[in-house]
Amino acid sequence: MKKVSLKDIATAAGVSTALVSYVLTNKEKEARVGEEIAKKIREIARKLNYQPNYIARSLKSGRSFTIGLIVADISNPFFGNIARTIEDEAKRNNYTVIFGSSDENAAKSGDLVNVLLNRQVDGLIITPAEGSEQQLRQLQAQNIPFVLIDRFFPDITASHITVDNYQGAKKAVEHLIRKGRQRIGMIAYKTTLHHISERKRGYQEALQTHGYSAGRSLLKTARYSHLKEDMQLAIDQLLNSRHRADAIFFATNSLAIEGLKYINERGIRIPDELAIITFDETDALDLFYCPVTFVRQPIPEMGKAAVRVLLEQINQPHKGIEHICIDTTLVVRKSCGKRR
Amino acid sequence: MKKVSLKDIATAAGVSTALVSYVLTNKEKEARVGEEIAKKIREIARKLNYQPNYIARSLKSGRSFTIGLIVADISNPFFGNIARTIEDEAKRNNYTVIFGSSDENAAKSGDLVNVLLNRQVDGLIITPAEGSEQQLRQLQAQNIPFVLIDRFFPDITASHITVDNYQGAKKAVEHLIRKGRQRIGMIAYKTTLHHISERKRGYQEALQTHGYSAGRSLLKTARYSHLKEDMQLAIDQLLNSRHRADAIFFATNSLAIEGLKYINERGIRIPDELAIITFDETDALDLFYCPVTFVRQPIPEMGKAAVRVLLEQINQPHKGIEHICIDTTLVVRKSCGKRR
DNA sequence: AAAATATGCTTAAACGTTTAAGGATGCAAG
DNA sequence: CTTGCATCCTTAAACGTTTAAGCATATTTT
Repeated sequence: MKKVSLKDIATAAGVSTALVSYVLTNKEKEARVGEEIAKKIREIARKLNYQPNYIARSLKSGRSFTIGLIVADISNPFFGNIARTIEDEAKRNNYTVIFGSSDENAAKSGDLVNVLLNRQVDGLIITPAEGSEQQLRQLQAQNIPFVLIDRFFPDITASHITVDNYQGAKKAVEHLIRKGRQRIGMIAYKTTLHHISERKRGYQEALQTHGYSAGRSLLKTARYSHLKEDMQLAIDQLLNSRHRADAIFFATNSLAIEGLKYINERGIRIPDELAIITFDETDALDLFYCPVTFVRQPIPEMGKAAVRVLLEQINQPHKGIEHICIDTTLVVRKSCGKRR
Repeated sequence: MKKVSLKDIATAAGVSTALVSYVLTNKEKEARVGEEIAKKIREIARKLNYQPNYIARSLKSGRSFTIGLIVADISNPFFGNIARTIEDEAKRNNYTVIFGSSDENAAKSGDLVNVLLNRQVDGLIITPAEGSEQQLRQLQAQNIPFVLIDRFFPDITASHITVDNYQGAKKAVEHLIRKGRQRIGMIAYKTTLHHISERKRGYQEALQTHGYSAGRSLLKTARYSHLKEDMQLAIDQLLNSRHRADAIFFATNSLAIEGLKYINERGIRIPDELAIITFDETDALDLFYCPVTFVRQPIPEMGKAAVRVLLEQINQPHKGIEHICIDTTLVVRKSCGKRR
């Protein structure tokens, strides 16, 4: 049961493959195809259940109608949701999506980029890993369209979609301040990635603006690769000091989840002993005995924007880059307690 | 900056493209290429940073080295994890993965199958939606290699990877029985899908074997599409009856999460008032104030098996189908309480 | 010395499309 | 009755590979 090709249709209709191609790609007008024969060709195509061979089409056109997506880890619901909206949106535009997970590792990410480019993707949507600047510059040198999502590098002039991480973090901390928390800690990843830096900056500026001493730092970091140990250490440091923290702001959902696991283990009561606030939502935070207040990133908007910007870049190479910054919303639950 | 092709290398080396192809695909032996010239060709290829065009290769070979993956919803961590292992494993075998989410909807799933086939995937890994039997039969008729994962249809003879859902459910219920629970309810999806049926069967047989009256049923169902409302109703029915349930077995993680949200809302205390057990793990269950006992599906094993079986089927079309059934493990936490 | 075989390379077709260029026919205008 | 111009269709090349077949030349076998 071989696949039906243009040639099969052409033979059946007694015409050349060219004519069939013109008709089936709706170029009858330009190619001045007769109405009768066009109808006949369509008829036969339908009858034989013709499905175009995208591979052949791609080879000829130099375009694959495929997008490459590189996320840190597709099994993390944050990225899963991004992937979901990107795939949906791509499909709406007749694109398919190939994906890979970089594990926040620049080398892996580089491998993935190469694999995807060999598959002739028309463009890439990337959550870049720390230290992947060089790769991106190479992409630029090769004129490969790409869009960064979730983070970017300030000194690389490329299109990107992010949320306003600075404002988001500030909102979070100010919420804690309004709730009367005195010693507000933050736990972030140990990384120079811009989105995390911005969240740190938002945290620090919020404290300063409201006259909190930025003296002895309550900003702790954990390594992505040693999350568990570093997290326990960070929390221990925050809670065992003489000036024990009475609130913790987690920079991402994965940090919050790991942190709360340990906080549970230590039997610390939220929100009485400790207020909690985090970036990103996830079921786990809903289900926590004290539902966690969080900064929401509008993932569907981000995903749609990423696809839109990428396709624009593919179709209008000289359009110039685009920086999209979307606002976050603070979703108040119970983990920061009442005013006191 | 055009891409480097075989022809460019051939020109640079002063030979034909055929020779270059032979060398770069390591067919020097069969093609009896001279050592000198082979070395030279390799040298030039490296210098020009040649990257083969997979599209062209695919067109010629009729193989795309691409797998299509259809899951219910990539943003669900269960499927995200499946996708993750499948992608990793595929990459190890020089395959890439295109994916799509069916939302448990047969029509969407059918669309996806068509899209992926048009992209000339070499095979498919599918979590089939309810009512998609016809699609699968069509795939069989077209001789498209595919492997089902997570579920299958007993009356369709196709390769599949599942866990032993029957035993898993039985283990879960027997655990509840050992803990002395008397009125054990179950909440599952309203579906005829086999994995869910098997879990229901495990539940029922466990009860029967241990002499529980299967009289008035404590097995409730919820629609995937109306999860929230149906879940609340189910739980209300289980808990408001005169013979109030003292344990609930959830058939999947999404059911457990939705269920626990409502249980929290109603302020029911786990495990004292109600024991909880579920299929599948997720962060949310870890983080619950009373960590939830669950039946673990070995996702990495499943993913790897799926890729292995699919590639076998692609490479040895007459190998015959394979049914892989993997054991689950019961992971005991605290949500079923102590013996009483 | 002729025939057979080995060696090292090229030619050319093929995969399924797309599309510029061209050819054949009919018809109106000169 | 030519010329010009639509109209409708075909030819053929191209995209970047792979690979069977062929063609010299050199070497071995008989």
